[in-house]
Amino acid sequence: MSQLPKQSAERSVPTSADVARLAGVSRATVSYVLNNTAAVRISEPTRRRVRQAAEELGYVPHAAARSLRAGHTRMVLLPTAHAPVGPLYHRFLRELQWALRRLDYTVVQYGSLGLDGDEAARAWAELRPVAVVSLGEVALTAHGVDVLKRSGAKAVITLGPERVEGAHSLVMDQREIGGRAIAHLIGRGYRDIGFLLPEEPGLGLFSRPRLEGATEAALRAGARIEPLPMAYDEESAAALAARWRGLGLDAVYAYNDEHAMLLMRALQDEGVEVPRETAVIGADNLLLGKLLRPRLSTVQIDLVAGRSLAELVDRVVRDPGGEPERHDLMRARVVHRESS
Amino acid sequence: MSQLPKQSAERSVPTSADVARLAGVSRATVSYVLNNTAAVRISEPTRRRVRQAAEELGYVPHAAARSLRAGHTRMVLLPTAHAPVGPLYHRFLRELQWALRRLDYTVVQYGSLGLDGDEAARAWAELRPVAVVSLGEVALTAHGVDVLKRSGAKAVITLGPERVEGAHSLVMDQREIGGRAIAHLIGRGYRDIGFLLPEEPGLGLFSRPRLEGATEAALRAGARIEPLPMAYDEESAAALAARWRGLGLDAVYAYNDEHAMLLMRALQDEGVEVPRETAVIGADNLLLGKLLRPRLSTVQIDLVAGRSLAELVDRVVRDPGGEPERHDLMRARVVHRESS
DNA sequence: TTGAAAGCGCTACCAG
DNA sequence: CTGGTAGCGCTTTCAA
Repeated sequence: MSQLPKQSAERSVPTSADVARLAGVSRATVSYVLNNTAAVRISEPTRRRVRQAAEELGYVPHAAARSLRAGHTRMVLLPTAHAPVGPLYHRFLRELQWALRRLDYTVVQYGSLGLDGDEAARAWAELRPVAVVSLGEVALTAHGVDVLKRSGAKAVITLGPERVEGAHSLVMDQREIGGRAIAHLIGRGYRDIGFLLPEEPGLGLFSRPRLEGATEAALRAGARIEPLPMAYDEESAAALAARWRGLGLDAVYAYNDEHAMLLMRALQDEGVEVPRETAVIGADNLLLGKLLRPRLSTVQIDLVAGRSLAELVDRVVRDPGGEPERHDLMRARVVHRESS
Repeated sequence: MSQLPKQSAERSVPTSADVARLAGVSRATVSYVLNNTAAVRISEPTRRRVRQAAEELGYVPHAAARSLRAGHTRMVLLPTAHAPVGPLYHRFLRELQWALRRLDYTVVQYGSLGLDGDEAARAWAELRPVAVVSLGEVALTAHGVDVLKRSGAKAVITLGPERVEGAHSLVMDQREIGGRAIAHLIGRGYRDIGFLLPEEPGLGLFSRPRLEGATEAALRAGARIEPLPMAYDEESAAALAARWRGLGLDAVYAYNDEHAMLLMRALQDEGVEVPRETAVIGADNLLLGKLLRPRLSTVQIDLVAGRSLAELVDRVVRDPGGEPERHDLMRARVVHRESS
């Protein structure tokens, strides 16, 4: 007030006090009007003046101030994936966000690239989210969960291959995927089975449990599982294909459809016939599998609907004491086509 | 204090005052110690006591309170994509986040699914981000930009096909992609060229400018461009392929490699030979293009490094008055293989 | 029907 | 070297 603004751009952001001043009312009244507070009656002319003033100033409430006052937020924090994720996962995430928004939560994805589990948990806790839904990208520890809970998070939900102590863990058992694929191959008479293990580090969380499941299934049937590390590029695939015949395998589970496509092409270029010499099965049931020749057998993965997870989040937020619920998060079944 | 806590879980979240009490110092001292404030000297024993107390209570600072006090945040808000995005985009986003974090920003992705441009801008403004980097998923208007700026955002940067008034727009000219593809086909002697237009709504922002660019290139050379709407599924592709010969086309640009693969398969199933009867070119230079037979020609798109965009964000935040800089955000070049 | 004022958690100024 | 304290923007009692 005492001196003229240096810049037009320097004008400070309007607060509810500014709105009150312009409308000629108190800040309390502004709050009542803009929040449609039911417990109090404000005359229509006053309401109009307030809204008008807010509009004129371009007033936008300050979320931090509001939640500071309220003592809690409606923020649900979703740690962002590091690894490239497929369309399945993408759709699930979109559904989840949409459903949470409908339940009046503010959904925020927080990239925690380069932070370890406990650092990440601390960073998240600073934002005081009311819920955290961790989809397995960050290895949340019992300690991390505790930090979040102590910072006021009502719900800490993890989806992943393993339980996390203290969290409301929904175990997404990736072992089933590997198990189904191998059982299918065994059922069709294959006995020496390769397991394509992607070398990308971010995928370990998914591929290792699948390998476990595969190994168990093979063990039960007396079949052999051979882990085959391979990077997602042509050279690596070609190198693997070149030594293929020496491996003595009659089938391979290729982690997912994209890896399967890569390997299948390399095998074909090497003159290995699919499925006569070697059967191939992928996972994820991507469209591309149907376009390949031979058409690619695959493991179809059905994720829980984002909507029902959103409802679970809401339930846990409202009653944090409730018993952890068991959920079937994932269902896997084989789609048999021509490659196996 | 007056009554015993109802639940062990009900214990409230520790504040810096709690830490101060436990350490036997003032809140100011706690703040100095935990923030390593250089301007003030605190004795080593005191520091230790404070840190010890903070540790013991599991104290985590309250970001909202801090930024309220500070009058600004270090939050960079990235609106989340609605449409399924390719690996290119994913990598770019990851790089950008990583680089911003290194510059000490808190990066947050905010899904604005189902909000229009102005609603979204308001929702973002409530969080008082210091910068917003909109990658074209939400149609930000001049008004939306104004709302953000008035709420204190120093940098509003849009990457997209079109300039946005008031924002620091980096025009990512998707027309070049369509243009290059068509120029390539024309250079190889094709004159009647289809333009595969994906029907997914989220892709319109990308496909329309590409069509424009394609049309311009065709016009210059006296070639014909035929827009061909197609959904990303087998039925739609088969339907298009079934009427292919009636269209009188000798080449087609298929939006991206995945659509190209889908269409190429449908054409082959219909007995249309590629490239003899119809040449095909995609875009994005995905690995799968190299695996197809014939190998797929494509438009390789080089996005600006996430790192340099992060540096731009930082520069604009520090000097919001600076002149908008021109940037080459994207470079496109044709990779010729066998399908064209 | 409206206004005054307290206080959420934090930091930075100014005293001691 | 440390503590008291004002105040960021907001909501919500309580009083007028």
